[in-house]
Amino acid sequence: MEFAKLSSPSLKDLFVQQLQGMILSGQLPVGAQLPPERVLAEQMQVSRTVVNSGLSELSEQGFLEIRPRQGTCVADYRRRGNLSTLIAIMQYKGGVLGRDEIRSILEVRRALEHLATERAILYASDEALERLGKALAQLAAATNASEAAEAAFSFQHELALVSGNSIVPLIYSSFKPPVIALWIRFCSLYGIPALVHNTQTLYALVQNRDAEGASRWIETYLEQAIRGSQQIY
Amino acid sequence: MEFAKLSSPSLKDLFVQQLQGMILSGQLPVGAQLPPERVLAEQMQVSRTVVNSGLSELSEQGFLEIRPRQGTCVADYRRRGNLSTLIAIMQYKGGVLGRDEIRSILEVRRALEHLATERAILYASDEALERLGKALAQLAAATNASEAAEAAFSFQHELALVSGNSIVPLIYSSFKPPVIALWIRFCSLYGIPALVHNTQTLYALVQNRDAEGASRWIETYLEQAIRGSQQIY
DNA sequence: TCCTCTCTCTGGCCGAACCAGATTTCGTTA
DNA sequence: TAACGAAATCTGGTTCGGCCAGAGAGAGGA
Repeated sequence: MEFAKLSSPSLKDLFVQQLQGMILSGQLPVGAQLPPERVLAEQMQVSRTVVNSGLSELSEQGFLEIRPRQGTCVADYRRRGNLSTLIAIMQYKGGVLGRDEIRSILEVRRALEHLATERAILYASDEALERLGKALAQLAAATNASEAAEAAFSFQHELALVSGNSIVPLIYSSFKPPVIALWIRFCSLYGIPALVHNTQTLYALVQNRDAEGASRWIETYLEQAIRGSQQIY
Repeated sequence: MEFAKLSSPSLKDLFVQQLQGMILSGQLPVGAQLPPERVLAEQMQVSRTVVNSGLSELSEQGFLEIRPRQGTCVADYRRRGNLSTLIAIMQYKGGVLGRDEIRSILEVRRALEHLATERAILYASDEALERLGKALAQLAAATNASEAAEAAFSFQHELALVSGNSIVPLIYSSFKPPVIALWIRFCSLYGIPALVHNTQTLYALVQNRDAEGASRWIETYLEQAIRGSQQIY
């Protein structure tokens, strides 16, 4: 029997979460002016430091626009938002992704995976493919869905690294939390062996420098993932 | 004659900038242990609040790894970094991009632009295309390279929005600073009319729902952009 | 009616303090 | 002498109340 480690969120995290909720639920509409930090602190019974740092964090996430000595208002996060905003929204929803979001992620993954695989097949050195093999071995040795998801992510990340494109691995890193959640979901639907098999097949194709086959295989198994995602709802 | 508005960066920003410089210049190598926050605050003559929030920001950017009650050390930002890291590195370099980075950006843009355009042609409503047209009009009315770059970015962003994929516009937003710099460079090489022409052609193809032609055109003008980028160095 | 001065309000910044966990130190004991 | 354990120390996390300078609003005089 395992017991999860307990840890209480900090006041700042609670504050951020609360305001995120009020913004995302529409209770605080885009453009609305927030009360001064002091009022906020008093009403919510916390120190101004908490409010200040919390608002700062929400600003970095694209939810707020802070104008020093003028006030703070809700920003148009749907248009101005960046990846941090998206991650925050997903975490607010408790890791549960809507159908559109899953489709969007898989579409982007398909586009970037084609790019990374193509370049890896053309330019990656044998030593680089060796590192890929190690990541694959870790995946094969995974004993639970969480480990497997982590290892699968590492493999994709490594594939992006050895492709020689310096941007794609960074995009993958930014998407780590939701992608991990997706893989765990995939494992619970199809089992870990399916995930291992998919990855092994891709690795074999890359190792044989079979660009054509790899491209087809990516289409195949992302199609499978999309089907799985539709079954969630 | 115009005078730029003066504004002094906050102490936290200065602190972040300084440490970024020390890390990126190699003065603080990957794995190096940082002094405790209290020492740092004393040596740099700022409060611990500034140091703490600054280190926290650098950690979010992937430059540092903070282990509570153990210390802070420089992280392997080349592997663990995310998009924030990349943006920070680019801004540190003053917007000047290396050949590999430019190629990487254009490769990603090609992949995502194909995705966005394809979906826009298939699914975008006529009203949505109307909004695209507005963005295009703003581009045509631009009088200097800076405005044109801003408008060109808005057009791409709008295209991503109307595609119905919820992730792509967020990725574009994250890349706004370097992409703007790229477009300004493009204008100084080929002139604003070339940029306007490229965008107008793409818009016409989207409006005619010509997926095949749009795909070919994206290849064409991103090829052109790549050639231009190679001439920079 | 317009200008100027002042007063208030705002977010940025500060320093002191407390907390909890990791690490080290040092005395005790086998 | 070596091993154990309690206490002291060190670290980042968090909180608090307060001061600062700039922006905005209102009062007062020309």
